[in-house]
Amino acid sequence: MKKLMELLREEMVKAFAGAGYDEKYAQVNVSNRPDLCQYQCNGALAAAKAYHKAPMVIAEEVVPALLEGPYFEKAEAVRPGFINLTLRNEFLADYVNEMAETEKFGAVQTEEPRTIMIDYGGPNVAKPLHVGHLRSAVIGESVKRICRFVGHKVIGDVHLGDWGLQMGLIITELRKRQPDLPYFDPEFAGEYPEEAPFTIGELEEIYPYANAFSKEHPEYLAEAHQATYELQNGNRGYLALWQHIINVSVTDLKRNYRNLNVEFDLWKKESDAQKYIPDLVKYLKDEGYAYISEGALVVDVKEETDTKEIPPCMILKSDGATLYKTTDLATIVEREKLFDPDTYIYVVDKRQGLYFEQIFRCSKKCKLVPEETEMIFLGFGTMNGKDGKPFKTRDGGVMRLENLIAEIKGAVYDKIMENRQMDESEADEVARKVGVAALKYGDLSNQASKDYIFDTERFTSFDGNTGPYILYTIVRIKSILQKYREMGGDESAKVHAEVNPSELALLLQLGRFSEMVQTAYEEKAPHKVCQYVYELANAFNGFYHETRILNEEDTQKRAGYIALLKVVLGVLETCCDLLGIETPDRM
RNA sequence: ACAUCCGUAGCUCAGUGGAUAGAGCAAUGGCCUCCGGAGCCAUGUGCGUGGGUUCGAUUCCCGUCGGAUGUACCA
Repeated sequence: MKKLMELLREEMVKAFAGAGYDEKYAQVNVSNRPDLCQYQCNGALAAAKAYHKAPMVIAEEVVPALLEGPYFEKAEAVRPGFINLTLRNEFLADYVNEMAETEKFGAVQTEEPRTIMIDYGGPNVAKPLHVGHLRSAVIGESVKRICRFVGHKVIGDVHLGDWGLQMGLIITELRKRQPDLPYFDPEFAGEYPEEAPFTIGELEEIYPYANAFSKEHPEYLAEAHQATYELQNGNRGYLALWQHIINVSVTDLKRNYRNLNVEFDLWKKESDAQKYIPDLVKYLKDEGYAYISEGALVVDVKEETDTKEIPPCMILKSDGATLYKTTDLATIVEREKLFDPDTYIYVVDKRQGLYFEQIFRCSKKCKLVPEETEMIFLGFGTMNGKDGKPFKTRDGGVMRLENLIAEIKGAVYDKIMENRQMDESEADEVARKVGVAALKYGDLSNQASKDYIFDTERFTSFDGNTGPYILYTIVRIKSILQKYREMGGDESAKVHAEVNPSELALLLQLGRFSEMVQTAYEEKAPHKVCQYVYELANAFNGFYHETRILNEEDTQKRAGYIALLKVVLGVLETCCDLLGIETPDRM
């Protein structure tokens, strides 16, 4: 199914070509003057110079052909050369009916499905998720869904941080506390216990403690370095412990992400990439890409067009140790081997922009990925508090994600209970869904690259451009449809073409769905989905208040309204799904 | 110091080389109280600033002011 805009453009191309003008001027846009028209074409203005004609003359030459076609009720040339377009209601209604019968409501599917590797989430084992992890998870999840929706093969990888000093610190602290565990007995040759010697709660306490302690005690830190070294070189007991740490952590992380309706296809870890490093380093040296500079092994990634100094991409430190970059490059090697992606998307804090620029350049220059591979850095801004500074707890600490969710869920719960009676378990589940919707929508409705201000009160409001408002609209429609079903009304009707103004506005908004999906995909911009879904919800509520639906006495007309409601509901729910927002049946 | 990004209404945010720059919240006045309360109408202020390109600039370019961020052995 073609985009509505595409149909209009094709018609416009015919008209421009027919009048002897290049079709590149036949661009159609949604009108920026809805009081005058629904769609518009500014091509005559642009063509005027090339053809040495007054724009108005060109516009007038194009218009007649438009009126002959099946789409336009009105097409008029207006000074200084705009072409104002109004659609036939029949055409619009047919289009929406076709949407209703088409998979994904007619959203354009890609003709060249790509394999897209999207790297988001980025949690570390043994450390609780905090607000810094929120944006990556929320934005990444939505981008993943949007890419998948238009027909690409998308692999979401959590890329777990499970390597490095943090593990050594935990092992060291564990040994201090429980020296008798078999993991610390070099003589032990039997099977290690299946049960981990700690809970997630203990683990989360151990790491910060050990980290702080090591900063005060150099000998402890040295011990941790030694433990890290031994772990990475195959100490059997440490490896078993490390596996316990991962298992316990991942179980907890999955639970947390599940609460947020975030789901990863892959749970790859930094450690998985380690085995590629020796060959990678050898390759970079042998091929002459890497050289020694100031004792470190580096690859130059400067380019002629740079306006600033781009530091070389460091592969090995001067002491021979690997860096995070080494692991990231090795991860790319692994991904090429296992998945051969056409596109990489990294959903990461925008402050890492330079870092990833180096990674991307190095990957291309050293041919770790093919030249045509697309590498996208999707940097997001900081979540700030009401004071405009990075979000903190009341006492100035880093807020755990769990606590943030609990806070927002609590606020929503109170609002729900003001007016509804629900049993405790349903209310709890509804509050979770609505709360997460408030949180996610508050985040996603901003451009990802910008910082934004987190405001519980605003995000959880049932008024305005918020998640709860969207969900409320959905729930309202569900309720009406449910009532209609109980009345035993006709469910096979189609959307009618005789429409009142608010109904027309609703049809027009529905007709833009496919266009919106494409833009959101191309720009990797979930906020476009938010903007659209908000406008759609608004258009519906406008219609709802002007139109008696279930009380309509003309059963034909009523059945037509119901058909329209079903499409609106479907599109609203689809948009929520693209945002990773779950929709309750009641609230 | 250099570089990147940002600066739009009182607040939070959209938006575009083109017609009168939009929402929400907040404010004021009025209406509605109906299928699920979270609607409707009206009123008010804005593209940081100075140039340039263009038929046309809030949008592109340059300067300037302000803010955020980043600049090889952290990630």
